Amino acid sequence: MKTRAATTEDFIEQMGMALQHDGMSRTAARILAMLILSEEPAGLDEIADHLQVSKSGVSTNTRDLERMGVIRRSTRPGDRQYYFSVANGAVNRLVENHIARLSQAAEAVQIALNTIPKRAKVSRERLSGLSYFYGVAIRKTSEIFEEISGTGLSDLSGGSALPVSRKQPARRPA
Amino acid sequence: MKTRAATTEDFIEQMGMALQHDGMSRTAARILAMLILSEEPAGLDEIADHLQVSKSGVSTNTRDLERMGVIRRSTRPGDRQYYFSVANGAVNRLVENHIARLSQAAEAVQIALNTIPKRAKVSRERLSGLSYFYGVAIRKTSEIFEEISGTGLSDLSGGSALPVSRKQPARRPA
DNA sequence: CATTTGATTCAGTTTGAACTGAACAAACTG
DNA sequence: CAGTTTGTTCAGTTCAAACTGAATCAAATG
Repeated sequence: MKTRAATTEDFIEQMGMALQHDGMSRTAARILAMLILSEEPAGLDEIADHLQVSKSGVSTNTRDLERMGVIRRSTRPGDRQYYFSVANGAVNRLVENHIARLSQAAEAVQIALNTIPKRAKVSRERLSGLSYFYGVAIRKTSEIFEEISGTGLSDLSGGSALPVSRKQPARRPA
Repeated sequence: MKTRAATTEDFIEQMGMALQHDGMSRTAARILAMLILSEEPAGLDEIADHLQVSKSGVSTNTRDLERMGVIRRSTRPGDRQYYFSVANGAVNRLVENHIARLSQAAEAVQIALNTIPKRAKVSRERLSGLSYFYGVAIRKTSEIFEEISGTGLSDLSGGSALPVSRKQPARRPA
């Protein structure tokens, strides 16, 4: 068996796993990971090729990622392709999503507390505990948000939003 | 169409959705939610019955939940059933899992940073940003952990760990 | 307008997680 | 020991998410 150095592939796969918990499909997560490592915006074909997914798959997943606000789509004069790159504040968007999920759970707990009878002592106790927990979690998570927003490091877009050029702008293949 | 008051079913379903993001199957999540609302430990049959799942399903899912440390299994003299209830510090366990996931991602980022060439300026920039983010996230999440541990409210077990009695200890059905 | 190129949509398929039923095991009971 | 009760395991199935290929659309270009 042959040991192998860590590659960008590893990163893509591992982040693929990790980001799934943030409510995106595995390929979506891989696309995002790939774009994080990409020096320049990547085209649809390039992504499909590199990740071994069909173009249609990339199309749908980029649409979703764009809707989530974690990637952005750009064009270039004289080039009909779309290019994708990590969006400004992509991480903030993920944190926001996480807070939204926490809030949903918190609300469910609140409703339950308003619903179940007073006599259900232990259940109420637990729900109160949960309610408190979600309160803390939401607050602390918001603090994450603030802390990274302050530094500007949450902006993963890197470099200029409008890339200068990518080899020849619009070649025509043989 | 007939409007319907909020029920415990709603809570079970909603928490079922919410807790899936914490790495448990939907039924596992529902079982946990049901136990949160249960005044007394619930038996396997009772759970299967209430959630409309097969006994085998409940068996596997309770095993998983137990392994995760979020529920506990108890027995009673003169009764051959197992009873399940929310474990002490169940929430802490979930937070721990979350931290573990963050750490994994953080490590992947770190490795990537050590791997990609210096010349990859924008990628490195992004990875640094990510690294910083995960650092903050892990720290803040640990603070959640500490804050709820302090109050003892993270203990959802409620009431005595050894329940006193449940109707007649070991009846024999007709 | 016919062609080319690139992206999207959608119907159909694949895949894997998770659920089920049946068989089994273990613990007890008369 | 034969019979009951309860829980677990596992092979097989179900089901939904997600992926694919083909058709379609849109924009550009000669």
